[in-house]
Amino acid sequence: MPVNSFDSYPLTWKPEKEGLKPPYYKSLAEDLEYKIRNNLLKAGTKLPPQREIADYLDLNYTTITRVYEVCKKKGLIYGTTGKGTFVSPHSAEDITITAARLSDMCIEMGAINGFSEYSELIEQATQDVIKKGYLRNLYGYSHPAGHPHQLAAGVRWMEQLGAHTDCEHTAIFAGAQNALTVAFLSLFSPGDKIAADEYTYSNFIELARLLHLILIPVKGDEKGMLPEELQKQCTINRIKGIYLIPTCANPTTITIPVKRRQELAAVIQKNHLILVEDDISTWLLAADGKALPSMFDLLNGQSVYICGMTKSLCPGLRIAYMAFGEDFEGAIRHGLLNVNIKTSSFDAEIITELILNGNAYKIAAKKQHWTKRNCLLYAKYFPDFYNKNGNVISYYQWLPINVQRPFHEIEDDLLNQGVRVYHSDRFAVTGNTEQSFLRVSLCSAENTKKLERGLHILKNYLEENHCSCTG
Amino acid sequence: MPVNSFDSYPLTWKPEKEGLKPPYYKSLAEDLEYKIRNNLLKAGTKLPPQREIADYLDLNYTTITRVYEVCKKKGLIYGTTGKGTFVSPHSAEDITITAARLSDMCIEMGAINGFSEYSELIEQATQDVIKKGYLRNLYGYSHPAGHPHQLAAGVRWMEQLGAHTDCEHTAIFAGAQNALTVAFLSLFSPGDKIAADEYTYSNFIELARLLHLILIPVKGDEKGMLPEELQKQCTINRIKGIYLIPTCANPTTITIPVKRRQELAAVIQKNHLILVEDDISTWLLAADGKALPSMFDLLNGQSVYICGMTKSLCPGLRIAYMAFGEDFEGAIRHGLLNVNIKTSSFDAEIITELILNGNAYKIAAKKQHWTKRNCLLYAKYFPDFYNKNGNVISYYQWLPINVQRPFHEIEDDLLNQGVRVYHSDRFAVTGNTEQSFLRVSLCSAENTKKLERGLHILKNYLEENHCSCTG
DNA sequence: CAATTTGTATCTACACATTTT
DNA sequence: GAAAATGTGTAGATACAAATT
Repeated sequence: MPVNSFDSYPLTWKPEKEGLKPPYYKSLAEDLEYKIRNNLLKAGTKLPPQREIADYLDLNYTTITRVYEVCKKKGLIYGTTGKGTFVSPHSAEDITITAARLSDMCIEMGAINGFSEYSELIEQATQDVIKKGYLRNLYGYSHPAGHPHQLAAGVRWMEQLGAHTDCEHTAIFAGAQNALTVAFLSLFSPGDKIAADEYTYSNFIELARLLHLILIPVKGDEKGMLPEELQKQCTINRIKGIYLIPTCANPTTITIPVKRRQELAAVIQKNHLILVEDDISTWLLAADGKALPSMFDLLNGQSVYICGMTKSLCPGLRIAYMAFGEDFEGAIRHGLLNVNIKTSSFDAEIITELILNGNAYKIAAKKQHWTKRNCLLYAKYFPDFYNKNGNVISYYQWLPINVQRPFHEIEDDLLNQGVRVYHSDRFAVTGNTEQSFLRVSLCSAENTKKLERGLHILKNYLEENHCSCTG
Repeated sequence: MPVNSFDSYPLTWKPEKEGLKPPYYKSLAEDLEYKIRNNLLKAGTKLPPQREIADYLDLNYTTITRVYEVCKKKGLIYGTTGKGTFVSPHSAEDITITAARLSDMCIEMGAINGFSEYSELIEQATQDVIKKGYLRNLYGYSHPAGHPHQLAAGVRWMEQLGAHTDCEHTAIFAGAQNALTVAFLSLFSPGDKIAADEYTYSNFIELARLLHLILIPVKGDEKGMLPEELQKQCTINRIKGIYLIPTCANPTTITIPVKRRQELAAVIQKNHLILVEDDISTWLLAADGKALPSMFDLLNGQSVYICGMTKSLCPGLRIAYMAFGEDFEGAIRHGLLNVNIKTSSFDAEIITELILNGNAYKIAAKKQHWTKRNCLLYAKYFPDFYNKNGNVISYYQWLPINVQRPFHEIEDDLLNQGVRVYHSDRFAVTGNTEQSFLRVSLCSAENTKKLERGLHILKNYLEENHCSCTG
């Protein structure tokens, strides 16, 4: 019999004593999972300390440790020594960003579709590939990571983005997400801890959860992740890897300057972390000669660099290049075989053709032009926030807002007004509610007029609801 | 101080007492992993009982349990209550079967390339797809699991193979391996136990290892897995899922008859297992009207059915269909998004065209014809073993041999003679050395002459080395 | 800045089931 | 068919580290 009565005690999670049957840790974990998934325990809720639950249930408190451990591995909760244990954000919902169809009335400013219209140049490249009659040579099981000439084109493309490698250390994947999956599956194990920005790419958050990797958020400033914060987390957390988007981070649009990159690289090397560098935006700067050196170059092999082609060229052609350090070659090739057997030769060949005949650069330049135009449009509506910390030229913007309501409400409100945008909570690794943002995609509305109307609606909504921040 | 001296004791694994520093379980696990990976502990070796190691090191024996547990999750060892703990097969090597290039002199009878030459019909379909000018509609982010008309074609194709579903419960993947990855990643968690045949598809064994799933081998007879054995493993092992290739299993060529399928389905249902059914061969029987009902149909939704198109049509077009039960729809779609974002529309569209214009059936018929021809050739050389238990018409055969030498030696011997075949040890889930086999692929030699020469070399080698079994 | 709160890592204890002898 | 060998699953004990008061 426990000494105290907890009947009136305000335990946020109060498992029922009656229905409890051994194995205790398992039935408790199931109860906790059920309550979180059904939103009976909301995101951010502080759970009772392990010792209190144990007291209440008259169990050893490490048994509760075990309960929390199970749920932690499922990404449902997270704990900090000294602070307590909390329900993870998004644990009751799927934050994967996908292209759910919108009604025709609604303006897409949520997903980053990258001006996805099918270009004449791509159609032409497809024709050329077929005309060459060369495809039959590509249609076997050989060269699972890409044919030599395809890899050479990739190496050339990555070079202009500030990542230098060779064909032996390059592989082709079916898109950046696919490359991310193989990288994290091959280089890490379930339960491993990965450092990441406090706000990061939401599909990566979901992927980490799927692979049972534990994300450790690291604080940053307007120049990106703070090296001393990363070092701090390393000393207390036995971190194995780190995920970064150094150029125009998604969603914050922060580009890490050269000096900060070097400092971060030093910390990464010192702690033997494996960096996975995700690059979807450098190409937007490359045409103006503004590409910064990649972290991959700075790290000399202790990293994996992923360069997706879907945003710069065409989302339908699912191709991404990966450059990897010597030490990871075996693991990556093995992972590629296990996840894909091989990458589709057809898509790879079309992209190769586009790079070799120079049209890839033309398409990129065109998209860059549209992006600049749309950024100016954004600046007209939100002059206080454009180019505050982030990138001058970007597919999306990161707009601070003043609201404390649940994130779905705001998204839904705006959806009803006719625009789709995404709230910062989707991108939060852990509960972080000091400041809310909206990610505003500038590359997905069907045309400029629609985009302008969308921005107008957005501005009005924020003003009417007193949600605007002051610059 | 331990009481006994173990200096002369024959412990197969004897961690050094000196270098040992806490945390013990971790440094011990590292030592064990190192020795297994560097072949200092060979596959099949029986490790000392947990209690003995603990005695020797003067530690509590459950600490050793923990050591074994860590290595077990990595697939390095496996244990059976009462029997002991053993080093897994292939733990020191990668058994992933890939298309490593052979010298031109060597005849390929190892990999299953499926008569991979690029067919005119496929080239024509590609042209047609482009001519329709319809591609631009497919090149966005929408319909990540496949466009409705593509799914409809898949549903139609699976129907003739005995798997009935609809578009809402179908998804398109970049090949069967990709589909397997998503299925196991989405439906299971690291540490989960999956039942499988004692000999099964080696790339699946590797995938399971990558995903930290534990394979439980289940005994079978000439009609496939034994239902009572499956039931037995379920009662002692808390098994979560099961992987089966009911039609012409790879590598054993066993096709499970209808009655056995029903019995297995009953056991699967009773124990709430999730079945992942891999079908690469039914199409070879479908043309003759000999397709059996799929396990998917028998299980009414408690399963996932994967049908790869690479073997039947073209390996370069990386497409597989997956049909799934109602309960798994959410998890599978989520997994697809996380691993691939979406499947390449181009490949899917070409396959769709081939199914709709009927040429897929023509190609399949042609490959079936070649397969029958090559099986007869095999029967000429190995009459005692053809159609013993296995399938009459199959891309590969399963040839019993009489040797006790390490599997690499035999493969290398034959490679030196000019043929590549794979030894049964590659396909063994656990150490099982009662009877050895060779998997002889009949669909990968460049032409019939080469295949015949290969069979000739193989027969001679086996006879000269007295390795032939008697029928 | 010392005491307290709280989570984490590691090792120990024990009941139990299966296999072998 | 009982006893011994052996692995598995669950729960408890203890030392420790970070955050808070």
